Amino acid sequence: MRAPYGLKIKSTAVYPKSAMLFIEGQQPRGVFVLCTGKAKLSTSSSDGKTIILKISEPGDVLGLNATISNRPYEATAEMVEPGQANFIARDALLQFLREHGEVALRVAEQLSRNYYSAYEEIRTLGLSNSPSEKFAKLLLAWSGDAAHSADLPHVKLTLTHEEIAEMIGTTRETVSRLFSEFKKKQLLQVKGSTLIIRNKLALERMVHS
Amino acid sequence: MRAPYGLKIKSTAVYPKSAMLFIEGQQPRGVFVLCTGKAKLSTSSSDGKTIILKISEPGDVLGLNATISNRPYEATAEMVEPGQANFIARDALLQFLREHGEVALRVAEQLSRNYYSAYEEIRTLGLSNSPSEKFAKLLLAWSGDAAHSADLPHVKLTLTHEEIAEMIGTTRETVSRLFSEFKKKQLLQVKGSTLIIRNKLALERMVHS
DNA sequence: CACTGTTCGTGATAGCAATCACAGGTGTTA
DNA sequence: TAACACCTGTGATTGCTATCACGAACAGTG
Repeated sequence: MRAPYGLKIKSTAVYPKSAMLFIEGQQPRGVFVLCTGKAKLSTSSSDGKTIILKISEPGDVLGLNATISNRPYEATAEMVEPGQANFIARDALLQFLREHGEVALRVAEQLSRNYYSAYEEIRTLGLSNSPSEKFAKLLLAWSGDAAHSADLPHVKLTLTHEEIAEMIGTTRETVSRLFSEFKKKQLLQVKGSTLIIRNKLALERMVHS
Repeated sequence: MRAPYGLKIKSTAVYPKSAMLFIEGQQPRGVFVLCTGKAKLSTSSSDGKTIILKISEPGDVLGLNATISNRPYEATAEMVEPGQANFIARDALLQFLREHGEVALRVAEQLSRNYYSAYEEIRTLGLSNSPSEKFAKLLLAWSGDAAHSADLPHVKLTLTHEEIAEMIGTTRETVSRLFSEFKKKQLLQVKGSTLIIRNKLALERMVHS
């Protein structure tokens, strides 16, 4: 991406696993556009509890909210799969947006998408009480962008039970038990690091919202 | 607000209590700018459970996210105190934004603010387990924009216990018990429909995040 | 004032999930 | 291959809060 007069506004870098793109509370330096790899967005409280808000995929823009409004990054972005990202500094971004109304509108759309997913998170956390329901919801979200083989959705399982627990707001032990329970009920099946959704319909019934 | 050439893009109306500005799931017609009164933004699941996301104050722009991204309204907006609001239709808004980059940027900022408050909600729901903690958090948020008399924050109590329960994701009965408990602990005091925060410090210690 | 509907206070109970504890598994490094 | 760090499974226990059930307080209305 180049602003008029050849001003280069982005810079590319490769980040290893566990690299932090930015940390909750830092002043925003700019945005990161994820090109390859995955990053996890999380926030934690002073007593050590953590929630994972989202696993970002290539194409996502990270840190946009903080950068636009010039407030501290509200989450921590950590690479969970190594990859490449473009960095765009705050000043350059704002300048560029002021000069290009349509692009600013696109940014607004992206922000709006961010809002929607935050909003979905609220619905999940606030409207569904039981961990099983939230777990089912997560599985369905995964199966949404999954490869189908033999008609059943396959998902690569890259998160630990601990991390899954942080996504649905429960404990590691409960996630373990949920896996056992769901396997017993023939809802899913685990082969190595591949998770197979065996009964999507039943999961949908559990969520029913 | 007038676009160039005198095109009028807003229209004003007065809404009584309980009037719905828009309802969750509707196609977005445009945004509402609240001038006077208060509106409550809520969402509910199919099994009747409801959460209140926010009580909007004059100056707030309602329905912006849905309108910008042209997705269904994600929440229901209902007046809780009668008041006046300006309506701006979607087409007019988008046209106007395309022609005015700086304004589009302002809209982005507003969206970003929305995101922040959604985000805070996530932190509250996800990181604090106990209802007492969430209740304390709510009281502190209230005391933030409160009048101080004799050095103690006073808040007009306009919500029912049921509604408070919907704000912190618990039940009416629990809210009742929380009021009793907090009164006994000298944290607050209720005089008619006025709530007095007696020990803000202790509340802050309960939240400690 | 009697009537009706809403809101509020509070006891009793049951159930679910957090917590603690520990053993077995897996993978990585020297 | 031994040592270590991390992840996973599962039992036992406890505490908290949703739920049910009622009666009291209160406000609006004919």
